[in-house]
Amino acid sequence: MVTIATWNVNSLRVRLPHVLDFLQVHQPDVLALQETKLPDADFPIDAFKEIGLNVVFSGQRTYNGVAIISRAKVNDVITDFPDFVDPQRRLLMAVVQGICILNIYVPNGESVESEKYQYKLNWLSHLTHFIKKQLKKYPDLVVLGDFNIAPKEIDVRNPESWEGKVLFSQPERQAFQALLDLGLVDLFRAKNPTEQAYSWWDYRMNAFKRNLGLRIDHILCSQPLYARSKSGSIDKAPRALQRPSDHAPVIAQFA
DNA sequence: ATGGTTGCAACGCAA
Repeated sequence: MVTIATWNVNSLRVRLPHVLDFLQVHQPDVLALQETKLPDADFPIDAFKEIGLNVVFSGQRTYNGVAIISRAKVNDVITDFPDFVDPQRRLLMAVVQGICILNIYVPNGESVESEKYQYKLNWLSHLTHFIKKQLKKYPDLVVLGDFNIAPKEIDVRNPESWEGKVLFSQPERQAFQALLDLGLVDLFRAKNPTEQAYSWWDYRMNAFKRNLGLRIDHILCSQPLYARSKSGSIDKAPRALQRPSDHAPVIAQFA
């Protein structure tokens, strides 16, 4: 069994104890992190090395930052799109046990009127092009992370109030569909066709207690991996801890 | 009700 997970930790400095607990409980082969908010010089390599895990990361101060924690050795690391210069550290690709792991932190977009929204759509367009090329090289491929897109109405607690808003606007949902059109499968939805489950709840307004959430963190897998897939799930437990990340981990299991 | 909470880092910005 191969277990692959993703989690937006919203500061690895603050959430390191939660991450170590998660690794202990789930023993994933790969854990992709987003929003580490750490420059590479400050990454807590030893905390993972001590428990026998490998790490690669692409970080920056204060914002963004992605990392891959892995039981097996990590090869062929890429931190940038080949044709798009982006100072924001949002992409980290690596190959683990022959599986291409593409860890992404998609721009939030702020609001549909903002420049950041255009940056988000542009970023997604480059991502789609990049994945298309990687799929030819790596038949076993997962794209996972914080997509900042809820694909369907079922993925939003109050779809009426979110219609047209950032995270649920039609252009974003179309960009998500374009990823599926590459042949990728939204594993959580494929395994749980009617389950209303969320991966992010705003810190404000008691959103978690009221379950006012969105499913914006995803694990997409290529067809050969989908054929091996056993489950896709969201672990809500860490969101209920003291001083939690606002996101919950998403977990995939493969034979 | 156009709010509210968190993290970073410096009292604003991003989410």
